Amino acid sequence: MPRKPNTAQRRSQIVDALRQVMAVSGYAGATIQAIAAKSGLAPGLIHYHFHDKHEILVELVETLVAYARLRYERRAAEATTAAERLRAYIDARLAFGDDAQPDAVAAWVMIGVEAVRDADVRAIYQRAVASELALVRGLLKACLRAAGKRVRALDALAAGLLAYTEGAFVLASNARALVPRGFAATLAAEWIERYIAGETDLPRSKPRSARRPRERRA
Amino acid sequence: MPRKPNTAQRRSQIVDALRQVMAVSGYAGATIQAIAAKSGLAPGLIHYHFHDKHEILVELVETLVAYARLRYERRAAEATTAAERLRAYIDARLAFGDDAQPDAVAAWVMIGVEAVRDADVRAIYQRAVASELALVRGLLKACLRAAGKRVRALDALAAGLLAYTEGAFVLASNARALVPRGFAATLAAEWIERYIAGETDLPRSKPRSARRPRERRA
Amino acid sequence: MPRKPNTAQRRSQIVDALRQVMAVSGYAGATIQAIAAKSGLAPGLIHYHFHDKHEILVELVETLVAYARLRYERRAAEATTAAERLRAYIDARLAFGDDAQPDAVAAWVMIGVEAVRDADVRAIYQRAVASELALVRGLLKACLRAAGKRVRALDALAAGLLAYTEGAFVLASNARALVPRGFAATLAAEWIERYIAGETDLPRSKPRSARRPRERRA
Amino acid sequence: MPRKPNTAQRRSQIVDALRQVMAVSGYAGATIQAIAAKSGLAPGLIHYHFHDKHEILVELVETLVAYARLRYERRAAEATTAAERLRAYIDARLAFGDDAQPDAVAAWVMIGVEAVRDADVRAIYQRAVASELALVRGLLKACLRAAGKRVRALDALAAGLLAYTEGAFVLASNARALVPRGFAATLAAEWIERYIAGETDLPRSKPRSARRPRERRA
DNA sequence: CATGAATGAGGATTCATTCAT
DNA sequence: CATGAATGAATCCTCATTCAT
Repeated sequence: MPRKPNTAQRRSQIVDALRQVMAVSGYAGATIQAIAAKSGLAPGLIHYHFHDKHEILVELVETLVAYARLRYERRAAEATTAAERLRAYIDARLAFGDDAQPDAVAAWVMIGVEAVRDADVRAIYQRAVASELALVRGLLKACLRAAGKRVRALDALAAGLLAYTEGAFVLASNARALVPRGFAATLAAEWIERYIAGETDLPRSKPRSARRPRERRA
Repeated sequence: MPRKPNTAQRRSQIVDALRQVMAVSGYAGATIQAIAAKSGLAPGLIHYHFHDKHEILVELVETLVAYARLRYERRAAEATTAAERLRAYIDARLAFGDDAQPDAVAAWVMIGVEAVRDADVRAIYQRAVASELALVRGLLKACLRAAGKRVRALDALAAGLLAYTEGAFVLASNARALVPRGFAATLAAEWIERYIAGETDLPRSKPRSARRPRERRA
Repeated sequence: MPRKPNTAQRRSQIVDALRQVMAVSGYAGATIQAIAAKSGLAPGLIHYHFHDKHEILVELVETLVAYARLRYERRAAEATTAAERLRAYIDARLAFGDDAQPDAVAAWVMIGVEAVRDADVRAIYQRAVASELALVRGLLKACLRAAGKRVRALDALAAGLLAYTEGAFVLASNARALVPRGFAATLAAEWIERYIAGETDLPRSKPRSARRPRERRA
Repeated sequence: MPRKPNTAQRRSQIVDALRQVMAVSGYAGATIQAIAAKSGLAPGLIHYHFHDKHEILVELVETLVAYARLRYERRAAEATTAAERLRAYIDARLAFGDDAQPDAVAAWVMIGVEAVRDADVRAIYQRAVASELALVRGLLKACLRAAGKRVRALDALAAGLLAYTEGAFVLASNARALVPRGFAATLAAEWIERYIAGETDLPRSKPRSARRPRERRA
């Protein structure tokens, strides 16, 4: 009577534990002992399901990236205009909701630092950044067009929103008490809105009505 | 024949080495051996000048905070209007210049993470954030007034600029190749400008002349 | 519905796997996992059929000893003179043939080393050496008599042939490329032949016809 | 008052300890703890003077190779004929003397096995074997010429002598009680002598006097 | 002050062995 | 019998810190 493999559950159990421990202690502080204790498993078992600590980290990074994407997509599915989709993105990243993993933000900050040292993590991290930039760029472009504005400096704008997001994570991790609660999403939305308002109008006579038909679901 | 004490020089030598090593390896990777090698000193000497590794970190954090302030003050000294002073701040934080310490940004990111784990570092970090928030708040308030705008949501705005700055550091450390070179300062200035432009005008009839006398050096 | 016991088959399957793994990785490197992988069995099953790893080693040693004997006996069965029987022994040990287990030589070398550490292995190893020495001694004695030579220094001669054999195994494991291919058997035969030729003649007038009747199968 | 480095002494101390421990326990059994205990040093100190265990092994192999060479050269310095030089070699390798390191033989056997697994060790081992083969080849060639014999099968002969030597080490490690004490050197010398005697004479009329002038020191 | 060796606690990893299924 | 998960002791290695010189 062969035993049923439970590796998938165990792996996610361990990855979850790493996320929680890392959020508090960083990667270096996330000892196998600590991960084992948090997950309620024996230390040796960690290495049965993962070759080494690094492999857990890589899986955590992938998990967080996938989950962030999922959060956006769930919200974007309900959006119909470019502005709503951008707002969905901002909320997915910066607003708290029922689907928030409290540790995920802190863990992501730690991962950003670990990316400096670890080539594998850096690769995933940069892939995530690149994909995020492309997504934001598209969202912004659609908003600008919908607003009848010229499309300029998209790359910088996307980078800026990403920087803002990452920085908001850092402050949330380190200085939560010092910043207004929940400021990030609201301010980001206003920032973008006013930035777009400040852009040059397209020469079109009826920009809004003309552009609206172009809107599509992402 | 008593030697001339060289403690101060040695300490800054060691702190410099920690900054450089941390920028690449993080705090956990900044071993005493690595610091010794980078500073050209013997390992034992590190502990002669600092009680422990943690103390070097604390001094590094203080050094970086002080240096960041210095950079701002040097630039602000040449500014005459509120807008110039804000721009001086943005440039001090986000633009590259002759006084840039390339490692400082990366080291600061690492410190932000270390603050999560280390109470002493967290205290300095939060003090630095608080002081930064107060500074930015004042700069923004002056700008809003100078622009004849109502002063609202200052805390959120200051927090947003700080978040943006911290996040720009993170991207500079981890994803430099993916973002437009030097985007951060320019975009920040435009963002603030347009944000202020979008704020409600004050009911005052002559806002500019009326408010100018209130401008002071920070 | 009782299954047919397959213990014997499983055990030899496992012993075979140990032989193959040991030939490459030594005993310390022959982990249960590796043996399991090589034999295509589950790790847990290894310990069902053997109490512990050591027991597998002991059975491997016995298997190799028995197989080496078998190889000799198959060849000796066709020999009619003392010289032929000695040659059969040399070929069984040192020449390659259809019945060669390529790993067996390497595994035997590993076992020789393990014998230093492990009393059980040492016991079997020494029993094997003793039995080998006795066999070789007998073969050499017969050859000397058949050649009409005085029988002297038999123990040393047997030990020398054994040393040569063991050493040839070592070189075959570690330095195959550096020695002439297949040198060992030929040279051993010549060595013994000339050594015997160099021994003092017996005073007997008709040594060969006189001694032949004494020849027997070993 | 800077401290005087003692790394050289410590390293040889540690290498000595490894040799002694390996002679009994093999490389896998030579734990850092065991080496530390044997050398009287703290475990951590082992890693201060050597990067890892493997590095100690490499240095041990080099040390043994160098020492074996030294033993031969000391003896060869007193030899004047080819036969004496060959005998010097055989004695250096196979006879016990005042300069014998009892553990060295056993350690060398262990190393031969470790060479199978470890590429670095294998490289040194094979270099040692190659150098040994070249040396023996030269010695044998000189002997054959001095004896007025045709020079044939030198490579096989050298390989055979080396195999014999290695095998004698194995038996000395594992089955000392079963073989005649000190048989190896004497038998090797006789073996070579009779082998050479059995070779075909050169067609020269006065082989011995003609060839002697060619003898040189090695 | 300076040097570099020394210590030992702590962490990742391996692996024989056990055990639930 | 068979499977593969689980355990925990053992091992290598790192590194902050101490200390003799």
